[in-house]
Amino acid sequence: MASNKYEEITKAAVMLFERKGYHATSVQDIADEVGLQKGSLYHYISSKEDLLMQLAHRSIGEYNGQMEEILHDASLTNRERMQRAIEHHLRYVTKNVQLTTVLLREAFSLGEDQHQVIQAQTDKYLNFWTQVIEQGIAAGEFRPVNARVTALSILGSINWVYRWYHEGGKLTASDISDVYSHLFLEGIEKR
Amino acid sequence: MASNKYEEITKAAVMLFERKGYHATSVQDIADEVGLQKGSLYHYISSKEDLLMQLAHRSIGEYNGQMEEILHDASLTNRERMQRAIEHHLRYVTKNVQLTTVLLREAFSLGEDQHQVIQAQTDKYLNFWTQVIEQGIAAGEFRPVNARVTALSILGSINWVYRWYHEGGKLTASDISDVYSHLFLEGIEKR
Amino acid sequence: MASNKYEEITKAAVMLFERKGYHATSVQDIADEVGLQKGSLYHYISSKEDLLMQLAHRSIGEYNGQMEEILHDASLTNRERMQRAIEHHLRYVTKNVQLTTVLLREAFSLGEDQHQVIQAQTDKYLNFWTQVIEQGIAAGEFRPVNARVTALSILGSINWVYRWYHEGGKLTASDISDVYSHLFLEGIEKR
Amino acid sequence: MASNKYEEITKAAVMLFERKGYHATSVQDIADEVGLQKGSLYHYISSKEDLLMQLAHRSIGEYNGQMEEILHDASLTNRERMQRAIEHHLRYVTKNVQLTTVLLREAFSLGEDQHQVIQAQTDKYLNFWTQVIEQGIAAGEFRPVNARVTALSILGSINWVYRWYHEGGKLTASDISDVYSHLFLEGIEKR
DNA sequence: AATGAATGAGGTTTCATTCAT
DNA sequence: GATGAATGAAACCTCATTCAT
Repeated sequence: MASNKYEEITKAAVMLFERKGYHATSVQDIADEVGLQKGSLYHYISSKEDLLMQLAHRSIGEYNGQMEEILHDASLTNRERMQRAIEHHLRYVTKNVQLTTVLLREAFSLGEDQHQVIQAQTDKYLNFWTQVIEQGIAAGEFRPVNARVTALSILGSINWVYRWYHEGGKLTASDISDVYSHLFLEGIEKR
Repeated sequence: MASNKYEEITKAAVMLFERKGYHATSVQDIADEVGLQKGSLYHYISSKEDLLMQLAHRSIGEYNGQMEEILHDASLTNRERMQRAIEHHLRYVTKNVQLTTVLLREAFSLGEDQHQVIQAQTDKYLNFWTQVIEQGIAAGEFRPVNARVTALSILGSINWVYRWYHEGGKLTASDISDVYSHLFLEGIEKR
Repeated sequence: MASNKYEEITKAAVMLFERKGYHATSVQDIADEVGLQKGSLYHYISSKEDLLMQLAHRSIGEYNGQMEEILHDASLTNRERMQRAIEHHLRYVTKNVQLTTVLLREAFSLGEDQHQVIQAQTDKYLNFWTQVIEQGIAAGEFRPVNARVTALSILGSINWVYRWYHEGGKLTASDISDVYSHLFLEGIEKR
Repeated sequence: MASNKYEEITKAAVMLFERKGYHATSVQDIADEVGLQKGSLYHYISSKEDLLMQLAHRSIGEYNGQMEEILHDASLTNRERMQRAIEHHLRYVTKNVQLTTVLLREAFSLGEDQHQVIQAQTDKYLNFWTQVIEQGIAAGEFRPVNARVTALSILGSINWVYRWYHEGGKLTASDISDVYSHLFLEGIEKR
């Protein structure tokens, strides 16, 4: 069970990485935020990069978890799967803008090896979406599109939300969800 | 008129910023690439940040230029405008992946002030798209959607392309353009 | 009476100091080796430096002990004393390479004060050897050499063994002893 | 051609490494000694470890150079070779006590790879000595001893000198040379 | 235009040691 | 006796920028 302090550090890091960027955030900044000496941080983390890694890992892990559930629910049509996937993804982005920002904007700062680990998980996520679309085409629910490119297009669209969404703004997650669902379902459904 | 050397520096910077990221690229790296000493670079640039600024500025400027043309061509329907905007944007991204990457991924590293300048131009670009959609709705060509959110959704989608497109891959810019145009036009058009 | 744990720590330290060097060995390393937490070590030792001090002290003490016995054995000629001294020293080095290494290579890392304590004992040891040579000269057994320099030369030679001797190698302690005894006795004896 | 500043740094490093030891000498210490900022040092050296490496490398290189000359001089008997080798080595040690100290005491602090490079050169030097002894035995000049162990014994003896020799002391290099030559030549020559 | 020496601030990390529990 | 969190100083190194030549 993760200690309280570690959770604090994690939260501080997410906040700072999001606000200032990974590179512009110093270990000192994080230490200040949690009220510890710079050196003391290293009881909890093994390096600044590892801290980033853990955050990115956790985030993409949660995305994959959600998607797996949707994919394995046999009671759903693929249209419903797509709709839920859009909804869930959007809800996660809007509820965890900071963490998502860290994943999508900062993971690039990881070293080669670590970045590849994240990349692999990201690819897996993309595959889930591709699968839903392929199944939908096979089932005659969707138009016969290039599934991977379509998946990339939809995903890019909802990922991009982290760049403009602000908690407490006029638009609720639900508002956004409606627009996106409509747009993409109209866009791929057979008529 | 920019000197040859300056163009060389600019190209080297784009290449390096894209490959390694802005922070991970040192002024030394750029100097090495163009065969100059670190100190000599400063005859051409005023700072590393300014170099990034110029690149981002140029890029977003070109995006806006394209869009303005499309918007001011009175002979077009809004459907056609949308189609062309998608095509042009995609063509630019795929022809200038590196520069677009610098704009979309690295501009965040600019200082507050500079970042706002870029942000303003980016907002302007978004407004162009929003306008097209609004006009299309007014003209009865498009469904009555939230124009700004729809614009953001489409833009995010095609911006995202810089993250996965690789020159010389299987997919041509045109292939991608077809999928995206179809998807979004079907998505917003009135039936 | 030293506790078991203290002996364990002592052994671990000797091993690690020899293998990695005093500076490159962290208190953490020692703690890991004995299965204790870093903090717990301090119930047994007062500081890392003190640990080194104890080890060096013990080692040089044993060298001096041996030598004193030889010197005080009235039944021996000085030639025999020299022979035994060489044998004993070599046997100790080869039986305790690690500890000897710590004494000869790492004692320099002690602070001024501690280092002087060790130095004093080392000087005492040198004096023992010098004495044997001087007595041998006086007794007409040895050539009239500069006793101190000769002692330093012989001692340096056998001390150096810690730098190349490896337990279980082809050469036994006895082999080495033969070569050295022969060499040095031939070297100083009157003809 | 090495710059003046680099030579200054080199000298300062030798002096400090000898006096305080490699680990206890900080880059700051060296910078202070040559009147530069810490960061400025890195125009001349690539790392503290590399600085040590260069010093050790230069020193062992000079030892090998000397020995090669002696070995290749066809006009010498092996007895003469041995005598000169002892003389040269001792003269080098006494004229460059600090540098020799750095080589013999601190090279151990190099990382694995670098250490092995030095080790290889050191082994080469040992081989030179072994060769002289073997040739002397074959020529009937020396007793049939274990050449390698004898070489190690002589070398250890004269290397050890760095540990007690002090410039300007009572003993000149020549005094020491006489004692050592005598001792070892008597020790290995056939009678 | 070009050099390259110099700066000086800042960055991440390590580590021996202490101490409340 | 043992823990492990916390300290705080110090370590090595990087880097954008300046400037005299």
